[in-house]
Amino acid sequence: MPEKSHKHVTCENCLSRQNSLFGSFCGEEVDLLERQKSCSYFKKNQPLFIEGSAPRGVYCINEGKVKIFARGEEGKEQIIHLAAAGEVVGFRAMFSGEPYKVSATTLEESNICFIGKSDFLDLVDSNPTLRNGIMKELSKELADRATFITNMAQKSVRERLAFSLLMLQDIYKEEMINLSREDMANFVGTATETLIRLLKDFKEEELIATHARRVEILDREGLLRVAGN
Amino acid sequence: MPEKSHKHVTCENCLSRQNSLFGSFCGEEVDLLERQKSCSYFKKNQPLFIEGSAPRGVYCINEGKVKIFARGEEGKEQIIHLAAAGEVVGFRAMFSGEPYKVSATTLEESNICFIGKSDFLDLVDSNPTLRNGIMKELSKELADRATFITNMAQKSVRERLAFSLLMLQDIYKEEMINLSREDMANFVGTATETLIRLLKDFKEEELIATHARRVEILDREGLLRVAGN
DNA sequence: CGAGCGATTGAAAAGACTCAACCACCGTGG
DNA sequence: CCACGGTGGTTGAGTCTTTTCAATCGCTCG
Repeated sequence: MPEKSHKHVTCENCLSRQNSLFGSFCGEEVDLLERQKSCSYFKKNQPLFIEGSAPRGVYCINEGKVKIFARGEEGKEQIIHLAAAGEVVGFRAMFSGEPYKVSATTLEESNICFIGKSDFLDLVDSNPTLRNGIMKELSKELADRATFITNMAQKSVRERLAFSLLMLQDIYKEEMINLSREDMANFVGTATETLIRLLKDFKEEELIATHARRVEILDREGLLRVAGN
Repeated sequence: MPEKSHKHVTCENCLSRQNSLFGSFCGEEVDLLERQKSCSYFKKNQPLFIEGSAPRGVYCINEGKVKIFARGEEGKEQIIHLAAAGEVVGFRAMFSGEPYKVSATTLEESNICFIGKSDFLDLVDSNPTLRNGIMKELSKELADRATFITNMAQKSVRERLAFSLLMLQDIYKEEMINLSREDMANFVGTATETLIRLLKDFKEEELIATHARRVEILDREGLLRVAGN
């Protein structure tokens, strides 16, 4: 019983587009985008692209969520970023001229549109607003990753988990956080067992509640305090 | 007895420029750059810009080295990047429209040129090659940071140190690595004491040698093996 | 020559990880 | 309808890494 099924949304009516890189598009531009994109339904845990492959285009998330991750030596995933509706994924490697250094996989059923590399690059070339949006996005992400690195290096797992839960809540919006313990651990950067133990601690401290695998935030302030942020 | 003193190098003759973002510039473009830049001498440990301030322009390193770092909760530095001659520093925040999220400070005496914000942005607007170079640079850096995050999250301090020493050697080229133990620890992401103990281990394993604070790499292969990369 | 900072060492404690086992839920096939 | 198998979640115990704190050393700068 998939809640989401294959739908063909036009770019014009796409709510996700409003907040995306293409938010500034209007009239003719939207039509062009509409003609160039193809829309697909992705099952849960389906890869969009994988580390080492050459970029073929960009993915615009209409509905659903995607994890972006790298693999360490032992093959353990490290989730670098979680992308939700409205985000455009996979465009970074288009500019570096190198193969993907990360992989992207859906976390739930998703509707995702695809725009081919040359079409996308043409858009970027001809549209200064889009270009500036991309440069801004790249720069912001760079700053985010500086913070990410600092947190990894200096915070305890407990602090990182509190911080991560707050980030996750922002991504899941009204919904409850719904991630496998392993994915959550790979986001926080810890072992699954450690993550579970800390979730239990947080439950006991009434910072969160769990409903099966889903996690409900009870005390934002408290978590913020634990995160030391 | 400063080995480096204030010199005014013209962009045209600047060897560092060749490898920099401005490497593609020729004739008239170089002249324009020359007119817009101002060149200054920086003492050791002198800040170029600090976290929280608004970007005023970009810094092109002619001679010397610069650390880019963020500060964690307790004010502890985390070095995100080390920049050497030829690198242009501080342009990321120019596009994000936000204040700097990181600080930059010289690690040694340096000669560094400055280009004001509006001049730089004009250059970017009018020069597609520069623009593409920047987008490429931003994307590559983003990929590097994904690896950085993964290393932080999954590698032991010992592994990270081995890896870091190899990176440092690339930055210091022919010279020996010359960093305070604290800076080195802040790059690796560990406590100074731990760093010192591990350096001692590496010495005993004849992977490195030390000459006062300077570190000499004796066995690249060995370090690579320790780094597990 | 003394002050002070950076480098180094020691000892103890804390935080996290690993490994192993167990549980709980879910869909399948009989 | 229920037993079965499998995956993901949870718990316990022990170990190892890393940090912390305190103290010492050594050198450079005034």
